Amino acid sequence: MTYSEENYLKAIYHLSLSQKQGVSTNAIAALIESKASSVTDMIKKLADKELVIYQKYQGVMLTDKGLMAAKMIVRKHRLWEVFLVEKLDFAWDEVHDVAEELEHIKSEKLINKLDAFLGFPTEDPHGDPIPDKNGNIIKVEKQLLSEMEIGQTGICVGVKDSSSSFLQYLDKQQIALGSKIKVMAKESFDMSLTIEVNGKTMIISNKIAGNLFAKTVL
Amino acid sequence: MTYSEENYLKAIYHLSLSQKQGVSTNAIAALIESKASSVTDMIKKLADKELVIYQKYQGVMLTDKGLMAAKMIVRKHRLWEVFLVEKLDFAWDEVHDVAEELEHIKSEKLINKLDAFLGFPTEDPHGDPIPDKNGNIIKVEKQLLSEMEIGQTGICVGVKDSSSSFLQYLDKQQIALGSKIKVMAKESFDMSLTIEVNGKTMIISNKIAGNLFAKTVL
DNA sequence: ATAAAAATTTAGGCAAATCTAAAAAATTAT
DNA sequence: ATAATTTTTTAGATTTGCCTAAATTTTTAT
Repeated sequence: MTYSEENYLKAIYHLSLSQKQGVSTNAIAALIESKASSVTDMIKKLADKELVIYQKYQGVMLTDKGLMAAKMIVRKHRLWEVFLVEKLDFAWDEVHDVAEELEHIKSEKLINKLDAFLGFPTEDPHGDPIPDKNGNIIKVEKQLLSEMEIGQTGICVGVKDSSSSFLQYLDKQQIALGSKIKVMAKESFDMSLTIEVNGKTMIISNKIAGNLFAKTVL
Repeated sequence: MTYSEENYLKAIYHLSLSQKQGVSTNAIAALIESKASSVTDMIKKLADKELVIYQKYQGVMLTDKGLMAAKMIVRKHRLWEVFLVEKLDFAWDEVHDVAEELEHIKSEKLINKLDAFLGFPTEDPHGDPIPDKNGNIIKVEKQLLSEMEIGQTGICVGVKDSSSSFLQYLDKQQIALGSKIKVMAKESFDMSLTIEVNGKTMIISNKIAGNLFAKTVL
């Protein structure tokens, strides 16, 4: 499998998580930052290899084989992110691009030994799940902070947006995975939230709250 | 710099270590397992980028810029090998192919943090020197076992051939980096050596002795 | 010194992955 | 229902890295 094929599979995988239907050519092109015509070409190749099911004009879906391949790429990406943060002291906003390269290294032995070295982590530094060697994913019930009720308390367990600017904002506000957050009030005009974190009270916009995952605690 | 350009630079670097002259097209083709015509193409591209000096029919030499680039690739390769052996418990005969891929990951931060994580090693698992971040290499005086005098004792500090079959042979004979080896006798007919390692006496062929580096001790 | 052999380069082509522009199909809006 | 818009595909071109085969240069041997 080529570098490029792997990137397409991964893109289709990510897009198919938030959709029941086939994934559209344009959506793939947008995510991968290429052109629709390039996507059509590649999709045909993936279909020939039985990694996706493709019917002209109908979008594309992963086969079982394609799904497993995609999960293995995601597995590698996220394990390398854990390595970079836990072992090499990278900040959580610095790991994405490097992991984007590391995920293409082809060695099952390597990734399984890395997994063991890291202690078989189940989540990456952004709270996203790491598929195990068989492709199994532990699903954690979590909700967006923007969907929590006033008075509820949650533990921050992930981010939806893992862009550098968002992650650096969180660092600045001293919000990290594991932080306990209590929703104190919600402004109905702009849906901004008043929250309490680390004993401090602060106001966050609806956009921020819509990109933070929390696990509700009593 | 592309993956392929990096492989050419590395090949030219390795070949130029054992030669004062320019490196020949055919030598590169043989090492890289490609054709002379492909090498000519790539050499022209490297010359355009001022990584090598090239005159038709005269072979090729690295520029300062090319030399540094090559050393950085070798640095990455060897640091990753240390990582694989020291941290992930790979055997020394299993690391080459994986490191061949890892050496192309583009992140100075990554490699310098990896270097620190590993404790700034100066040699890889085969005894080859690891260039530091400035390209400096610590040269260790060492000689081939085949060149040692009868009665001399040495510490094994490296291998010339790092093929899997040779390394596995050494494992089987319990010869490793750090082993103390005393040359007891040399057979003039075939230049085979009688040596003493770990208290055991054994006979090794001239071919074996010609691929083992030792540092003489009193 | 010149012929034969070896090494190197050039010329022309191929496959992968991408692109632009045009054509075709599907969707939407009137 | 049909026209306008959007999406998708096709056609044809480009770039990179590689190849084979032929031409050229260099080296070796007589």
